[in-house]
Amino acid sequence: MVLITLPDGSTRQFDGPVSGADLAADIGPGLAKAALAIRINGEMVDLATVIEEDSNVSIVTVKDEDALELLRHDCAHVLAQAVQDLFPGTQVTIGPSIENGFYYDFAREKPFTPEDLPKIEARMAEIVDEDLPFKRSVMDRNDAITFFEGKGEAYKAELIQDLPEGEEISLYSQGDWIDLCRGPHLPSTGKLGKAFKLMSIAGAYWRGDSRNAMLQRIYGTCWPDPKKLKAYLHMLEEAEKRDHRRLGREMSLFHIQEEAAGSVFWHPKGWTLYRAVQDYMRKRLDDAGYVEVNTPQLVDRSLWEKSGHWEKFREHMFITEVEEKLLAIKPMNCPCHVQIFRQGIKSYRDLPIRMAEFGSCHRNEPSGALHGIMRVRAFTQDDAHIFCTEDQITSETKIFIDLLMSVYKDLGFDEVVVKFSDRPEVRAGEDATWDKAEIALTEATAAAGLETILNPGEGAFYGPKLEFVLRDAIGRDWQCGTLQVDFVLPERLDAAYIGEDGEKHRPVMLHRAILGSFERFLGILIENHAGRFPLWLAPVQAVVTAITNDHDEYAQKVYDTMKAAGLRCEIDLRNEKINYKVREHSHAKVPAILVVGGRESENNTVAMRRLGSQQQEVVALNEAVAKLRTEAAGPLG
RNA sequence: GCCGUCGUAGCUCAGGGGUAGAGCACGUCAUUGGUAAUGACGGGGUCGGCGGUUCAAUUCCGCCCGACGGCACCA
Repeated sequence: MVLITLPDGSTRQFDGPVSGADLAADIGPGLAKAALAIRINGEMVDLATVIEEDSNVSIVTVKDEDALELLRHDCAHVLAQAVQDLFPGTQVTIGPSIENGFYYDFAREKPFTPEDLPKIEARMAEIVDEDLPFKRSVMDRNDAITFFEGKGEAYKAELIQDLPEGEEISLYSQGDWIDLCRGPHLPSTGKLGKAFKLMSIAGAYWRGDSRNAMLQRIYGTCWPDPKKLKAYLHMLEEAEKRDHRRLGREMSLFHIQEEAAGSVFWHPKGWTLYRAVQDYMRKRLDDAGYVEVNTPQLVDRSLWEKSGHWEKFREHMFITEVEEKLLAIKPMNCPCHVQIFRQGIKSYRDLPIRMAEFGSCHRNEPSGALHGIMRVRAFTQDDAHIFCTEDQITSETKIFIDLLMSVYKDLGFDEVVVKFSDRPEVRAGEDATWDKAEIALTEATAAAGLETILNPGEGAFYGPKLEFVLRDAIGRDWQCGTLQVDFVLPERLDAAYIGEDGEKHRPVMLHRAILGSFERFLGILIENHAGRFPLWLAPVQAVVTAITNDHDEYAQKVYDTMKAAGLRCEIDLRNEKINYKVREHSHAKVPAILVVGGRESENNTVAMRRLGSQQQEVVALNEAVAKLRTEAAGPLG
């Protein structure tokens, strides 16, 4: 007797062991058809799995979130079969489901070409039409190794080799194609449907290690139905439209050119945006008790040796020679900030010192890592170092987190995830010190009411860190802020303060950034707003234009009034139709268009049209200016 | 750095062994039009760079640079 409890609490009794498929059929023919897998006591297994004991069982259908993962994993298998059918001699390796799809890594002498993808897709569709059942079988570990080696599948054999001795190896077959796989799978390839698409080809190192061979990866996307596939492809198109590189060009914010790969040429409009963010940050830091400094770009090797950068970071540093001395362009600001701290004698009464710099840094990033303005070689951090006592770590962290959250909110980001990285295996400092630092950070995040995700062993060698990840308007995650506790650098660079006891003590340094780098953050900001910035950030806040040239004089008066009120305004007196001008300035994403004609000039009004609206509002000039001015003041009022 | 793709006008792209083409943008002229494209005409290119093959290369081949999609990296 087997007693099965369903999710709604109802039970069904069977005379003996029963398969998932039989159970579904017993419940109803509709469900039998829709069933893709079952979950026994929470664990997802094949529909064909025989339930031997009394269990809680649920039937997984396409409506189930987890079904998507099955679907995508199956799609990867079908891809692998199609590839091996079409390209004999290609070895299979791994093919997991990932967000929005799946990939499969193949070992093959000759890389795939984009033209191969449609052919592979066509073969995949045939395999789906064949409706081949996925069949699970098990094999002894050694037999499995021999089996895959015999097939010339060296990578699979290596994977099995690494599984523990005595482990049962499961294999799945579809038709005469067979693969090592933990499962579970759908009942048959026909259940997969055809809402999939191969997206791209890429190189990927075997086991993610750059010392290993490079495999050929094929990425695909897969959905329960064609409608969802279409929606996903549409979302990709929309994301492309807000790509900061595209908007940067279209809106003339910045450009990058060959001769300065990895560095940004900021155009007037982009620089205006940059300054708006920088001015805002400067004000926030000032209010939060920071002092602002500025430190050298070129610093002698000896300082980098003392700080440890010469040893640990040299390959990322740009080094130059001047009069037989080696100088490095600073990749970080911290050693320089310690130099300022070291000037004069510091008392415990001076702490904490919150030293900020919009620090321009250069790092020699690998060419393949460069990406628009998001990953560059020359960038400016909103960097600061808080020199404090160990006792102040918790309170300073709490204050910092509150500041950071408030800044993100002002800039349009409400969702923030915090990662906590604790001690790595290779580290400097005593365990007792690490205990103290980790506890201090934990307490601070708790006091700030934050939940954190633990990133075990991912801390810096000198101390634990918090990483702040924000989610943008279309659900993408970006790591921006950070806070790192550092006991090592003050020691290496001999920073000290005089304590209450009259003795010298080491301060702790908190390395912290909110935006991370301006370049990267502005890239995120552009994409988050899709270029349609709130008025306080918009490079051009308003354009004044006239219906005909007869009203140019009044338009000029409106423009002058706007300028005098401190608004970033442009005037468009071109001899063009109003439709044309409205269209053009709307495309340029200007938040406010002020149109004036005979009626407006007579009444001292403007017809104001806000971006995104199809209508305009006629208001008194002084009223319009006052309104825009308030809005342009931004979150700081 | 590694694998792949790409590089033609300001932008988006077509073309192809015999010194290049479209749309938009730009300029000139006409037009003065009430809220998302007025019309006509015109200017504009060392076809990413350097070599090679060829009577002839933007086109074919090689190397280099850069961008893009990934991988690795993000200290």
